Amino acid sequence: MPPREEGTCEARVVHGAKLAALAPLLPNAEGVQAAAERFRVLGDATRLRMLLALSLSELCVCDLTELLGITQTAASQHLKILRAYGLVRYRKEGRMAFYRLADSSLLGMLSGLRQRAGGREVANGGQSG
Amino acid sequence: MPPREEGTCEARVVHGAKLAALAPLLPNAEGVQAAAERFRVLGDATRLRMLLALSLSELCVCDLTELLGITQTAASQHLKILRAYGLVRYRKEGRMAFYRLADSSLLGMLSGLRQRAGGREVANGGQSG
DNA sequence: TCAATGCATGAGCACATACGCATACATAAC
DNA sequence: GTTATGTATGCGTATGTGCTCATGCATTGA
Repeated sequence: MPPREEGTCEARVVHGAKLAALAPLLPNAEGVQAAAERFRVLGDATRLRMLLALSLSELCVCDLTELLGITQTAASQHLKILRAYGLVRYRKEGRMAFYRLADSSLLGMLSGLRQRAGGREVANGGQSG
Repeated sequence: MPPREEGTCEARVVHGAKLAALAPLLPNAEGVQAAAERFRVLGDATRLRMLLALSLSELCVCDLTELLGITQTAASQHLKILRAYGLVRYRKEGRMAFYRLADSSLLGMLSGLRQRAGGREVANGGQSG
């Protein structure tokens, strides 16, 4: 009969051994934080649509602005975030900046998402033209 | 020489065809929104640590509270979100609620994350004790 | 019945964030 | 040089979010 720990939850006694075994199996805080931040970057619909578009083709900011129906400011700010997390790269050509995916590991996820989330009615198949 | 579209970005003319081809390949807004929301749920370090812990063992709220060093309220609120998105399930046993992963498709991602993000110094291997 | 315990929920607050506006910067055209 | 265009960046604001505190609910045990 172990003495109750100072806390209130009696389960600490019941599950104490399990917790002690689990704790060292969890990644350290920084690793989880980094992974969570990466997920959070993907957790915005506008950014996700940007990445989906860039998974299909290199595009300039103007293209993204029009394709996604957002303002140029919004596009530029989201691209800044995607750059900061190393998800996109860009090259400048004159006044224009052409962005493309930097992380090829995203390609699989994005193409899977395109298929699961549904590329509009493209599955239509054989049109007469 | 096509007439300039009403907008200001000349690239619309240059890349117009490309954009027209790309648009139908992108998932509809709802699909992307749903995917983004799912990413956003994973985009919180506390929730991600919860899922990592639950990927190793079924745990009650009290266990999670202690294991992650958070308050019971915080744990409960995060679990509510994870429930709402169908990521965890739970069973009640007396006063306690035992949570476990509901989405087995997360298991692969989480175990991969545990290894990449580093399960503390478990890789230590043979300790003398 | 009453108190204790485990969990859930609502209110309030501090902070983050996504957006629009204005503007700055860089390049191109004149 | 000036002007126009494509992009980037401060700033303010509205909204979202994660936390704490207080409280409610359900179950257990006396």
